[in-house]
Amino acid sequence: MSALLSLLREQIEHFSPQEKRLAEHILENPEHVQRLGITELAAECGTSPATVTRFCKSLRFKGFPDFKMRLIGELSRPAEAGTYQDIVAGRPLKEIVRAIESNHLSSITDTTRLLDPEALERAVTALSSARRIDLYGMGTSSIVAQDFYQKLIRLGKSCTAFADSHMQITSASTLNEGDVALAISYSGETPETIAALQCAKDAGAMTLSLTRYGTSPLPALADIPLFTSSLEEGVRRGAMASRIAQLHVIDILFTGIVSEGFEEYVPMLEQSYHNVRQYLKPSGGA
Amino acid sequence: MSALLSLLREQIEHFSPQEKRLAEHILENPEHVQRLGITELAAECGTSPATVTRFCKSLRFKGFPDFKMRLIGELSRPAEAGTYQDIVAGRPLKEIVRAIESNHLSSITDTTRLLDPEALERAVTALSSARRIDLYGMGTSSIVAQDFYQKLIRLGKSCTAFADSHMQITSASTLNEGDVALAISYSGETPETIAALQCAKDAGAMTLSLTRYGTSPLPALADIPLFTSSLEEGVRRGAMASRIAQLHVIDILFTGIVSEGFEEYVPMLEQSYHNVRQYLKPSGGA
DNA sequence: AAATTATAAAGAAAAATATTTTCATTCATA
DNA sequence: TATGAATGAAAATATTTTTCTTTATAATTT
Repeated sequence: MSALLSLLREQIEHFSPQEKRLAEHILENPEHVQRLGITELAAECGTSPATVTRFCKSLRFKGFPDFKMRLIGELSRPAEAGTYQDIVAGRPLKEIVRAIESNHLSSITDTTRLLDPEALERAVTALSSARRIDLYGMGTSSIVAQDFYQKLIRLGKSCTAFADSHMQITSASTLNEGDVALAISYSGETPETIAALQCAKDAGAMTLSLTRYGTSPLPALADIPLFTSSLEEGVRRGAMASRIAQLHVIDILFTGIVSEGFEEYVPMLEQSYHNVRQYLKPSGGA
Repeated sequence: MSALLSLLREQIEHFSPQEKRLAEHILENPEHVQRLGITELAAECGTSPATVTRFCKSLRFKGFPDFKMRLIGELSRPAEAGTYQDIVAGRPLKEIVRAIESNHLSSITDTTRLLDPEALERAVTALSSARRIDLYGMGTSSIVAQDFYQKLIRLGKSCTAFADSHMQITSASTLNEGDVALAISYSGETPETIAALQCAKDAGAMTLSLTRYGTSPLPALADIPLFTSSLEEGVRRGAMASRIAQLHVIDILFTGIVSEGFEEYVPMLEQSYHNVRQYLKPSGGA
């Protein structure tokens, strides 16, 4: 609770009736009050603007705008990354925003803490030197695979990220030593993804997994298992925190690869960015 | 550096001479500016109050007080958790991890600060009551559209997220009043995405955009523009921070929708989760 | 190249809005 | 009944926005 709000709460008994109503209203929903003018605030509290100015002055502010300025300042401190919060019915949107921010922040910090630097190092090296890279994932994890695919393609890497599990297996069967397969699954238990990684392993590829932290079939199978923090519950409801954690790890891998081959890769990235604009610019026809 | 100030620095070259002087003055001493009235600020910059309001409006604020409010909010945040860091050649992986963590955390907190609660509220309401939802995005933004698509489908929403721009237009042409179109583009300048949203608007649909903060064609077109924090540089190199910011907003929208129809939606989410396991379990054949 | 026509930028002043002050009234208390 | 704190209505003031006009710049035509 901010200094200003605590002050109001503390002093509330010393206020006159109308001032008390003001204080209560402000304490009840400060985020709302911060976007009100003096007339609106007065109306919402069933009092007059004059009373509001006097109220602000009695709190030793120069006037209402001065008070509002302080309120805005105190309310705009970021939510701290804490425990994961579940979303329940009919909450005001501002609470939802706060909860989701907190979840996503936690997701990133927790995942970072979990990362095994050595495994990460090996993963980057493997991916960097891979002749070919296969990415496997079903459902939402397929989205993450697609994202990594788009990145790797820009580096000129030979890479596939089929959403179709038959195609994944088909692709996996053609891998060889020197190739890398990365399987993504939050639970680590997705049968199709396990099958694809098993197939890749049998074909001789180096296998990587990205799952939630804990024991599950996928990391057991992988040569290099990587983990995100786990969040339970929310996943079933399609929460994004798991996706963000996965993308966070993917970005670290990608940046690691780019950093290793900086001279070669950065021009390629810039080039692909410019070419998309360049070649699609002149005429809109197709 | 706060989102607002970075925006000013970024866009300063696109401003008119007087606006440039304003931006420079604000960047030079924001703490001082936050306690000025519009007349004083204008005087200090040797310009007129009219120019100042126009300047604020062009930055998508409701007016000068709205701008000042945001400035105050951003300045009163405790020392930045992290400025965006660019990745350079051959750094130890440990440093890369730290830099990326910092980038992603900033991306989320900055984006949260930027969210306009009112726009968010309207967006959630529009999406909740939409008869049909179209999602547009090219390249990496297409990934974000896909993610939202996967979520909305689980709620039984009628929704499309074509990656092909011809299909996007085709779909957009068939929209009607009561339908919603959401266009995603980091730059806000992707021609195909603009075309699709324009088409949707002409067809009578309510239009939403999700772009980086600032002025660009897409939010100008949209009925409800939503923004993520902007990070410039990294984007060209395919950095993930912009994606994470977009997904963060998407998750807020989605959770807002679910929260509005909690009783109806949560069972659907649980059901779809279980059905995927159930129906794919017994025999592996296909 | 010169002249003309758009277009954009910017300020002055008017209009609209927001805030503060003044003043009159009410209500509780002595 | 007098006193004074609390309050609101309305006037005064301050602030912001809009409108209108001028000026400068770019684009187009002759």
